[in-house]
Amino acid sequence: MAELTGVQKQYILHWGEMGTRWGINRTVAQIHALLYLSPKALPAEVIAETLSVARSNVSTSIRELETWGIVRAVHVLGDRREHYESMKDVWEMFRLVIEQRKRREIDPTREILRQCLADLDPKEPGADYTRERLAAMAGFFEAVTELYDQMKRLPTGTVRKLLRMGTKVRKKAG
Amino acid sequence: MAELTGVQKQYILHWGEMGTRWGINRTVAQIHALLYLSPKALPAEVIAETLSVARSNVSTSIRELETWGIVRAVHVLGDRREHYESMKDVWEMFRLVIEQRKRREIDPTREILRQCLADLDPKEPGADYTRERLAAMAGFFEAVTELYDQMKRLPTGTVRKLLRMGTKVRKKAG
DNA sequence: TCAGAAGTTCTGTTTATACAGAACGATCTG
DNA sequence: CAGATCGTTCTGTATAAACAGAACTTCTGA
Repeated sequence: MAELTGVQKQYILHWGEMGTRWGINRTVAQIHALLYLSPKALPAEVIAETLSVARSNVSTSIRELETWGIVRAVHVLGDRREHYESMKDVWEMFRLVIEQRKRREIDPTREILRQCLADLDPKEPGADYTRERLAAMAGFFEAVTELYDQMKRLPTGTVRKLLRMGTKVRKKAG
Repeated sequence: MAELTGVQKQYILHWGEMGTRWGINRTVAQIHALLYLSPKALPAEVIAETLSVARSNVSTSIRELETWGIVRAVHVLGDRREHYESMKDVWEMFRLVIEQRKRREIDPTREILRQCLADLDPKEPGADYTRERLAAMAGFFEAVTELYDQMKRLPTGTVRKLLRMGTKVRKKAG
């Protein structure tokens, strides 16, 4: 994995761009892409060289990926350096990311909406309209949370299976 | 809607922050929040004053919201100015945003993955492993697309209803 | 046709973030 | 224990995005 093939480069660059569009640092996303494609764990130095970024940058980026829980350090016999590897189960990876983004963004938003509804002063002009709008938005976020919880209940792989079933049925019917 | 109440301010500020976390410009998100809460359409000038941003900023932000399809200009009798109003149906709003983000980000990613798989040179060392990983990722994106398509087929409101049913059943069983 | 109001586009500045490189600290080896 | 290696943290710089204000265009009514 010292030198990248054209295909690997393309994937890594695209992944980096996608990251930026979803509020994830480009280098973080690129490192993840590199580790995801790598058959073996890589030390920080190799990552830095391969992607042409500073070691310090790799250090902080790796830490972020570790907090997401999708990259971890492993040790190689006879090597002092930490080697980093990415989780390979794509579904589990996204599950982890979604779970945490829900916790960091959806949950606080629900909280704010509840707070706003509680703080609404009925004597304020237009309070009824504001309440109506806030309640609609709150309802949406509650529903999303509900959907998320129900998905979470399903055993691993069930979503995939349901999806495949749906596809077959549609193909048969179509 | 000239002066904001505390609750309105809180909602608008939070919405702006959430926007930035998902790759949406803060001002754009704030303007949307303001229009969403507003019982009547507002001219650019009022928006600028209420949020303390430049008119030019409002102009470009409104344009972006219009391309998302969640804000539109309306005309008020006896007033030359354009007045802007937000869509109020929360589900439909998110549907529009998701549809477009899928088109702008998911679809191109699927395309890149297909391209990468096609470009893979089997003679390259480690090509098998790379193929395996790319295929797994591609499979995930295909499944997401599939899920999206099936959701799209359902008539409006069905997701909501299914969700409510699920909730009832769970509450009964719990 | 001219004043001014509304809206857009352009330009320069500001700001936040990403990043490199240096400095530091810790750990291992000979 | 000295030197080297590895990783983290700190500091200043670079960069890209957001933004304000000016300049410009278009429209309208007197």
